[in-house]
Amino acid sequence: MMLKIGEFSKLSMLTVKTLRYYEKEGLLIPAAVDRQTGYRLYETAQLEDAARIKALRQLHFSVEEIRAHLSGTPIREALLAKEEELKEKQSDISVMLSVIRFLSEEKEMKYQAVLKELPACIVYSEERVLKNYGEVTQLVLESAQECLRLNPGLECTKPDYCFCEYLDGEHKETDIRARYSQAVVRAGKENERIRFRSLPAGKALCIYHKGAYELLGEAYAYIVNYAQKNGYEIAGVPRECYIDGIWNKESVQDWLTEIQLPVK
Amino acid sequence: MMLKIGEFSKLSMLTVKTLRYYEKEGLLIPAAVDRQTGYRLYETAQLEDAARIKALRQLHFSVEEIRAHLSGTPIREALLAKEEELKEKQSDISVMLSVIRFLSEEKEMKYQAVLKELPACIVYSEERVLKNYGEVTQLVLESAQECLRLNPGLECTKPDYCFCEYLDGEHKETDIRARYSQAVVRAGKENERIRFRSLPAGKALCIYHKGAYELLGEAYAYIVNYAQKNGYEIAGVPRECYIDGIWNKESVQDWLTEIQLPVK
DNA sequence: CCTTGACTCTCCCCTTGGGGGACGCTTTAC
DNA sequence: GTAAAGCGTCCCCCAAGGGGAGAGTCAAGG
Repeated sequence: MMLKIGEFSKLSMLTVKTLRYYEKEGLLIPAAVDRQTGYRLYETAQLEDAARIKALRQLHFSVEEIRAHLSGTPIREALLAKEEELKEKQSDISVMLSVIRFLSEEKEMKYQAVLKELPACIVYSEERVLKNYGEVTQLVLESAQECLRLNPGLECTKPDYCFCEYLDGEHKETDIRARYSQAVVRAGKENERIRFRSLPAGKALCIYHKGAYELLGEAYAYIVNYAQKNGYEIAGVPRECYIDGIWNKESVQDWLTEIQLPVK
Repeated sequence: MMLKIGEFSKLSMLTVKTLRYYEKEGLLIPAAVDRQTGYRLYETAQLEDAARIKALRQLHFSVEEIRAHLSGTPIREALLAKEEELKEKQSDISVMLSVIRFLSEEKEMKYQAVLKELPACIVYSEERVLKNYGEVTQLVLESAQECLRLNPGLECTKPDYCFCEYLDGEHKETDIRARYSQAVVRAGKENERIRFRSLPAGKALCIYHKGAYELLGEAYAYIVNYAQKNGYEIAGVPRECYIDGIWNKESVQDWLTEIQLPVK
């Protein structure tokens, strides 16, 4: 009692296309092929094999994994690995759902938070206590001067990557501990002001802020809130990265700054 | 200050390939193209667009959905739809994880439970109270005889689909209410024994049982346990479908029966 | 005997979101 | 001057089949 592919398809609930594909992939070879017509002929006993394959596919095992299993590889470890994989997928989806619900509650969607993988880099840094935020400009300029004086010909990365961090745990309007950093291609000489650091690669939640620096507070508040509400673990102080500013854009509206909040 | 694709790639954390692909798909068109060299030139302001796209991609929006959003389609409904989609995915994964843990606890993996979509069909049925399970054979044979006597030339489906259901809520060894059904291409005349029914399409958990009918109880126990442990809602009594049996296989070991448990 | 419709065969192109690589032209650095 | 990146286009590749073309096969009806 041999079954033609259409009949076997109905019994196994696999499409004809799928059965032909599984034959090509070596998962389920028809018991016989009619010499004359080339018709595939299946036995009812093969329904069991079809069910096994279908069961594994329903658990999102790939054709290759199933082939390995059918060739005798035990399935225990495959099950464990698949469990890990699915758990990871599930937690990814949890984050996405959380983000979607977070976004749904917003009115204007001013910011687009993005998870970026920051590459490792080498920076020089200068740390200073500022009287007010206006002094950041001085810090930036004087750090660059001092570093170049100390290391003539030192090259910055291209494109530029430079940022400020505010090292106080809280927001302050005066006596602000700030650190300016700029990425360079290799380390150089240090002194009591300039230090070189190797920043490790890592993930960061990033948003862009467009416009004057006075409004940056909003962006900071947003990204920290975003991280907390969506289950990210904050792994450092935010970096305030200067992209467009007074040095290349006339209009304050065109200034562009990125806030990068390191997370795990 | 225009950026070449490589620089823009580093700032946006999108690969060069991806940027070229997004241009082709109309998501992110470079602000300018050098007439001489064909080099793409991006503006820093486009980093915002890149971030928006990247954010949506991280929420698993497709390129087409993002394109719709960028062309002005509001994103609210898209967010809601995506939330539903992700919730569904998550519950699918929950079931898979449950099944994997269920399987991991087993020793021999004798059965492969598969979720099948059963198509709608028309059957004739006869119901009867049996003294014992051995009388099933009589029920099958006599129902077929009676139905054909009543409806000469009535066609059964190809391939055959026939099954028994045991209608008592509990397991019994005597006075068993059983119903035999066989799929036909269209309904016919009825009498006090033979009734025609239209079975709706629906999902069912299915396993194959190989061998003598005495051991079918094990398969029943397995499939019901499987359904309960993995969160399926049972939607009817199991169907015992006869595929191979005494009518076409000599050896009892080759008899093949499928148990189909309707679920939602 | 012919036809018609339902199956089946093989072969080829299509899907998503890019990745890899070949080959040729520019730009940049030493 | 030259070598190494960087950039351009063009083509093929992935997973798991789906869709369809063109041709052969089978069973039933007229």
